[in-house]
Amino acid sequence: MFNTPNMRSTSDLTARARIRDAALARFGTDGIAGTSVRAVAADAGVSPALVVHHFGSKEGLRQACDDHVLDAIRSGGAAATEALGEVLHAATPVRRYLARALLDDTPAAGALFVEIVERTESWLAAGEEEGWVRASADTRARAVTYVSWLLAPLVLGDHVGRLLGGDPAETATAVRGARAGLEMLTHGLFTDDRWLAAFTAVDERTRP
Amino acid sequence: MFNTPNMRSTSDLTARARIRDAALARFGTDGIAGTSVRAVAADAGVSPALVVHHFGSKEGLRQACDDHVLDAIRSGGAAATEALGEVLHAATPVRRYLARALLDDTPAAGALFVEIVERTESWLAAGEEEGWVRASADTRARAVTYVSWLLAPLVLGDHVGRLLGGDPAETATAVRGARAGLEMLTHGLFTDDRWLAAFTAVDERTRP
DNA sequence: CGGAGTATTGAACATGTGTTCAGCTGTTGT
DNA sequence: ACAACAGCTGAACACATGTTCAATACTCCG
Repeated sequence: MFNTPNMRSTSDLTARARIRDAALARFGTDGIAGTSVRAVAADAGVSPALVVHHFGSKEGLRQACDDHVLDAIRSGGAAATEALGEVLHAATPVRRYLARALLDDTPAAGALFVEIVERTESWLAAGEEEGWVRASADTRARAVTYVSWLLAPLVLGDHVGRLLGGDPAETATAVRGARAGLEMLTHGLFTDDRWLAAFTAVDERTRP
Repeated sequence: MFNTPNMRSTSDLTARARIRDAALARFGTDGIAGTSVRAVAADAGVSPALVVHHFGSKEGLRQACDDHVLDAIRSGGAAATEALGEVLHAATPVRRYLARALLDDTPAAGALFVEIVERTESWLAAGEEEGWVRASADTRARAVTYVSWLLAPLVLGDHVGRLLGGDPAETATAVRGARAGLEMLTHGLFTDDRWLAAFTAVDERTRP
C-alpha cells in the first residue's frame, strides 16, 4: 500500500477502515450490545487490542460508525431529489446499521432523523407551492409520518423481505414494496373518507 | 395471596409474573442483548437465581415474553376492525418490546408479523369488494407495506415523539401522526402521478 | 545506519455475565 | 405432627467481556 506518512482520514483499505466496516456489519446484524469487540476484531482479521488502539473504546468505535454512516448518506447531499433517496440507495450494511442505530437512539441517528425530516418538510412545502402536493393541516406531522413510512421497510426489512419473497436488500423485492407504497401515496388507499371521518369524530369527542 | 395449590398459568401478580413484566420492560428499553438477568431480577425485587428457576434460562425468559406479547395482542382477536388496532392499543411496554422483537427477528415476532399481514390483506380485500378500498395490482405487497407503515411510528417512536413534541406513548402525540397518515391514505399525498409514472418508467427500463 | 514513531500483538486484569447448587423458608396434604 | 414440595435465596463457578500494558515488527526521515 502507498499511504502518505501522516495518513489523514482519506486513505481507506487500511486496517482501521477494515475494522470500521466489520463493526458496521456486525452492529447492524447483531445489534450494538450484542456485538463483542473480539468478534469485530476477528472479522477484520486483527487483534482485539488493535481496535481499541484505533478507536479508544467500543463506544468510540460505535461513534466512528455513526460518523461514517452520516458521511455515506450525506455524500450526495446536494441532490435535488427527496433526501430519503440517499438513505435507501446506501449500501446494505450502512442501511442495516442505520436501522439499529435508530432503534438504539444513537445521537447521530437522532440528528440524521431530524435532518431528513426537515429536508423532507421543505421538499413537501415546495411541492405544495408548485401544486403537486396536497395541502395539509399539520405539515410537520405529515413530514414526520412520511419519513417514518419510508424508513419502515428498512427497519422491518427482514420481515418484509420474507413475505415478499427474496432478500429485502435485493432491488427486485424492494421495488415491489416501493411501488405499492407509491400507489397509495398518489391515488390514496381508501375511496372515501370514512376512516378519516371516524378518526376525527373520535378525536373530537375525547377532548373539548 | 390465595392461589390454588397447583397454580396454572392463570394466577397473576405472582413473582413469576412480576419477573416477566420487568423483563418485558427492560427488553423493550435496552434491547435483549443489552439486558442482564440481574437487572430484571433487581427490577422485580427477586434474586437472579429465581428468574432462572422459573424460566430455565434467559432465552426461556425471552420466549415467555414472546408468548405473553402474543397473548396480549391476540386477546381481542375476533374483533371486526383492522388487526393492527390491537397492536397499537396494547400497553406501552408490550409495544416497545414488540418493536425490539421485530428488529431482533424473534420467531414469535416474525409469526405475528405474517399473521397481521394476512389479516390485513383479507381486510383490504373485503374493503375492495365492498368498494371502499381502491384496487391494486399487487395486493400482497400493498398489505405488507401498509402494515410496515402502521408499525413504523411504533418502532421509531422515540424519534417521532421527539419531533412531534411529547412522549410518543402519549395519545396526544400519536394522534397527530395518525391523523397525518390517515390524510395521506384517503386523499393521497400527491396530486398527480408524476412520481408513480417516473418510478414505473425507471422500473421498466431496468428490466426487459 | 540509527532513531523515531506508528502499527500491531499476546498476555493479563478487573468486571459482568449466565448459570448451578446446596440450603432455607413456608404451605399443603395425609 | 410429619413428610413432601414449591418458592426462594446467597454464594459460588466458569466464562465472556472491555480494557490495559509491555513488547515486537515495520516504515519512514535525517
